[in-house]
This record gives sequence, structure tokens and C-alpha cells, in this order.
Amino acid sequence: MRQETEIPNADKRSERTKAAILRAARERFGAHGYERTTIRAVASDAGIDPSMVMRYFGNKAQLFDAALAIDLLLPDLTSVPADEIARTLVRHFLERWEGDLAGDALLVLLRSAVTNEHAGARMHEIFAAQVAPALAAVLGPELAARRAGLVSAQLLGLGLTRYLLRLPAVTALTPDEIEDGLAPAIRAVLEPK
Amino acid sequence: MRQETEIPNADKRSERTKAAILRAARERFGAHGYERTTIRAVASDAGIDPSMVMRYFGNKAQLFDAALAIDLLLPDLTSVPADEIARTLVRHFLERWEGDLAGDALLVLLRSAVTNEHAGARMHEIFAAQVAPALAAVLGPELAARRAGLVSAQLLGLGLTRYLLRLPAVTALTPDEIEDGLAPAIRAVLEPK
DNA sequence: GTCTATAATTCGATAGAC
DNA sequence: GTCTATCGAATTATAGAC
Repeated sequence: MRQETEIPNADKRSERTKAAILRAARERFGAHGYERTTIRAVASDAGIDPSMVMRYFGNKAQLFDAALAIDLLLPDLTSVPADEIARTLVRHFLERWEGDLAGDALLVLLRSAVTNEHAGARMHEIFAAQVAPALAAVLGPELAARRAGLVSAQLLGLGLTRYLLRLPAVTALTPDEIEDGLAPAIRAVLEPK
Repeated sequence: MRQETEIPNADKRSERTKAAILRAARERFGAHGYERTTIRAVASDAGIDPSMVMRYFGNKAQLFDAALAIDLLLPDLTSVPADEIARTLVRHFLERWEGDLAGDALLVLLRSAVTNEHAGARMHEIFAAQVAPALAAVLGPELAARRAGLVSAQLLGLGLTRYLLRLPAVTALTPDEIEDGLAPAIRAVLEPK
């Protein structure tokens, strides 16, 4: 029996507030990293009081943790022709990064993982749970063990230089140019001679 | 045997203190990024008082700036056989990163560039002034313009995953395995079909 | 040249009114 | 559920003694 949530619309309002906080948090964490985003700023962006953030998420670390939830949504590589796997991967990550919604979450993860231990651990988990198995399914376990890391390095290197550092030499390229330039490179890693 | 000799215009003590501060600063900035390193901690590492840091470097931002100075020491690629350029680049960065002295400075730059605007601008400068010209000298200006960014993405992706994130799938590889795995990939970017 | 003491901020977190 | 007020801790930066 619930005693204190009988107020009509209370659920809706709190859910909306919570979602607004989370959205603002992802934006801030993604733009400035963990240390430089303040609860005060997140609350201000969400148009509410800082104490509400504490009420809904407990503390800064738990808010951060909530903002880190992410699914790479990798496609099933076993149904992709072998010589198209590299291109499929590049295109998938480009689309994920260019799309605002997932982009924010991915930016949070990558930017924070560099300076925050907890986010770094999350990054390890996500790659171990999502990228490594996807590659193992098509490369076999022993080749994947030696190559999954290098593939990750290349895909994250793209994200790093294009979306975090925004190196002009990388942001100047179109998605098609990146796909054409990087797919053969990743193919070279996936198919050692 | 130490002896007080009179040197006209040099103060060895202050230079040594300054160097100790800079060394400690690079270590802290490299390990934890800009926001999380405190002047107090740097001073403590250097075995001196926090106010000395202010005396020698003015403020935290200027100390940071001093710690960012770096020369990639890229070899002259024009004297390297065309099909060895990729491998030369991979090996050079691996050596730079694995070596403690340069590794610290590179770590500072890369880790900080992700969350600090000033460091990001420095990263842009360094790649524009050192990497881009080295590639332009061997690829020609128009091909270099389209490929220098992707090569940078690959090399920085390696640094990111191996030395910053320390993804197990990447740290588990030996330098030789990385060289053998990544050189063909970079060659694929440098020599489009 | 080096250190003590402290001013001035900023921020995370709590208590409590409505 | 939301906000006001504030505490306590940490940090940059300054002033000045020795």
C-alpha cells in the first residue's frame, strides 16, 4: 500500500523533472567532463533547484552513473559479408556519434573515461560486454583476442579526434570520406595476411 | 663533495626547484588531468611549499601551460622507404609513449586536451605544426590534407586506449604485436587504391 | 627563498519551511 | 515536491614574517 504518492500528476511531474535533470547532466558531463560539471549548473540547465538533483539522484557520483548508461547497439556481424564488416563498423559508429541522442551519451562516456576512474571502468565493461563478443562471433575467439583491442583503438581514435578534440583535419572530412578512408584500415586489422 | 662556488648570475637552487615543480606537475597533470590536480599536491610531490609554485609560475593555468611544451620529435619521413612509413610512425609513437620522460608530457597533453580547452588548442597547434607537415612532405599536400587527420586518429586512438583508458584488450598486446597489427592499417590509409 | 597564516571562492550536501 | 538558507570542506591566491 503506497501512502505518500497519491497526489494526482505527482508521478508524471517527478518523472519529467528527473528526465530533464538527466538530459542536462548528460549535456554537461559530455561537454566538460566529471570534475568541471557542477550540480548547480545541471540544475540551472534543467530549470530546477540544485537540491532536487540530490533528492532524485542522491549525490553527484550517482547522477554521473545514471548518465553513463549506454548501449552501443552493434548490429549482428554474423549476417554481414566478411569483407563488409569493417565498413559496417565504421558506418555504425559514425551514425551513432553524429546522431544527437546517442552522441551525448557516447560523449559522456568517452570524455569522462579519460579523467574519471569510474567512467573508465564503465568503458572497460562496455567494450568487454559489447564489442569483444561481436568481433569474436565473426573472427573466432583467438584472432579476436589479438585484434579487438586494435579495432577499438581505431574506432575510439576517430571519436576522440572528431568529436572530442575536434581536430580540424578530421572534422573537415565528410562521413563518406571517413568511411572510405578508414574501412580499409580496419579491414587490414581484421584480416591479417 | 659539494662546494659553494660563486657563479656570477645563475641561481642553481631556484632552477632546481623550478625543475622539480615542473616534473611533479607533469606527473600529476598526466595522471589526473587539469581539474583534479591541485597546486598543493604538486608542491607536496616536489617537496616544497605551495606558495613556491605561485612564485615561480604565477598561477595554475600558467603552470599547466609550462607542462604542455612538447616536441613529437618526428623523424624525417622523406628518408624512409614509402612502404616503411606506416611502420616507422607506429614504432616512433610507441617508443615515445613507452619512454617515461616523453610519455609523461604526451600523457599530459592528451589527457588534458580532452577536458581542457586550452590544452585542446595546444593539441591542434602541435598536430598542425608537426604531424601535418611531416605527412605532407611524403604524401604531397592534397593527399595529406585528406589523410593526415585519419592517421592522427589512428595514432591517438592507440595512445588513448593503451595509455589513458588502459583497455585490457590493448594493454595485453606487446609493442611488436601492435606494430605488426597497426602498421598495415595505417599503410591502408596512406596508400589509397 | 621559503614558509605561515589567512582571505576569498566555490561546491557538495543537509535541514527545514511551505 | 520545490525552494531557501546554510554548513563544512577544499582550493586558489595573497600578504607578510623570517
